[in-house]
Amino acid sequence: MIENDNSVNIKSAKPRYHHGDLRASLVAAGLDLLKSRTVDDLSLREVARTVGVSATAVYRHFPDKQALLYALCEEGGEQLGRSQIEAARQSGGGKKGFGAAGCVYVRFAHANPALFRLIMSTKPPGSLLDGELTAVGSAMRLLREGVAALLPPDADHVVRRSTAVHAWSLVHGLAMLILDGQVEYDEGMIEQVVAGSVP
Amino acid sequence: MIENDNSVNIKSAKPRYHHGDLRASLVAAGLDLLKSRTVDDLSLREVARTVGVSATAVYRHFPDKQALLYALCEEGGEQLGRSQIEAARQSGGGKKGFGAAGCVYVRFAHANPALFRLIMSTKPPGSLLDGELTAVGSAMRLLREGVAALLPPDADHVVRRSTAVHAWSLVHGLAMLILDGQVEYDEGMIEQVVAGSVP
DNA sequence: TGTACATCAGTGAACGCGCGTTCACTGATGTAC
DNA sequence: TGTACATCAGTGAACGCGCGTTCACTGATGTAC
Repeated sequence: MIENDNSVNIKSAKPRYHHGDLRASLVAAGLDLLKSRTVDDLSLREVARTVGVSATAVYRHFPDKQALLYALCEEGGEQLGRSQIEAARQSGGGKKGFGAAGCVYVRFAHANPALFRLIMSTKPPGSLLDGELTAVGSAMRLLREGVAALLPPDADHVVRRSTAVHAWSLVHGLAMLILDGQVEYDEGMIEQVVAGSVP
Repeated sequence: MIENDNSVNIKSAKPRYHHGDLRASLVAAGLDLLKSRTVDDLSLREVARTVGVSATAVYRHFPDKQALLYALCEEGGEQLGRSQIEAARQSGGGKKGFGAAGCVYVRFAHANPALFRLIMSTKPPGSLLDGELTAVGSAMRLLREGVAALLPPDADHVVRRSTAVHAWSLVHGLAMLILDGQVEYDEGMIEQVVAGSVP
């Protein structure tokens, strides 16, 4: 008599990412869904559905959909920043580390297209002056530090700034062209192009 | 007696872009709306509303919404291509012309954010092999010709290609960073950065 | 010139859809005495 | 140990919304004889 065996809860045939911390599960599911969806195609209801929870449960943890998107953006930005720092460290810093961080930037974009776009297009909810605290802000700090370390110490402010924008533009443009399918993903090409971003 | 004066049709208080060629009016209205809207926020109904026509009238000229978007993309791509060619010509071609076309690329993106994104992210309805016929395809041909003209004539295929990707990435990245508000729009900065894209 | 008919651009009502969000609720868990 | 109560995470029905698209239609314009 199968129906009498209630020592095991069978009804969870639908996938359940959720074990304990629903907020974390929602964020994880959101990041996962963004691998195969546009940000605009990601609905609050779908995230909830994926976790195996009612749509309204989300409102226990986020005031609205926008807040959930901010959380995804924040988590994604931290992942990107950590990967870059790690790559730069492993390559021994300097010019090689700077280039390695650039390659990681492009690879991250390729692996997380929608998340990458979300990170780049999201203005933080607080003041824009808190730039340092945002995902993009922390990646930018890394960039500025790298530029500062590679330029001669007497380089003036304008040169520093335009060097940083140059390097960022190059790597960002390659990433975006790959995401939009205008340039084929190719590790060799990435390394070659990114090498041109090192001051 | 105002209501008896029917020699003039008064009821067109709502704006009417539409005079004759509805298809052209729809495209014009769509391009205009894209200056203040995301592509995802542009609805077929709104375009029709703007022109002053019922939503269903659109289906006389386009099989569905996607076809309307393709038309916007095509028109936008042609505008971009023409501007670039014109700028290159006026600058006398060569290195200066190449740089001028790059600046136009960034300025166009800044002036038409959503349209620029649409152009770059749209895969043409036909075969991808028809690349030359697409909006991006024609901009790309200009780019390749420019690179070919500036490189030494014996440069091999790999160098040509990576030079082209390098130049495009740089300009495209700057454009996207400006659109996303990560880099401030600044003519001086544009010229300085774009200069770095000339082989 | 008049009449009958075909063509065709545009109309307005209606459809089903999935969405974000609200609401009153339930049932499990912790706490005070 | 038992009882009364508060807290709180999650539920399911319901809302209004604007959307893309369909449908049968109208009324103006052109064409054949």
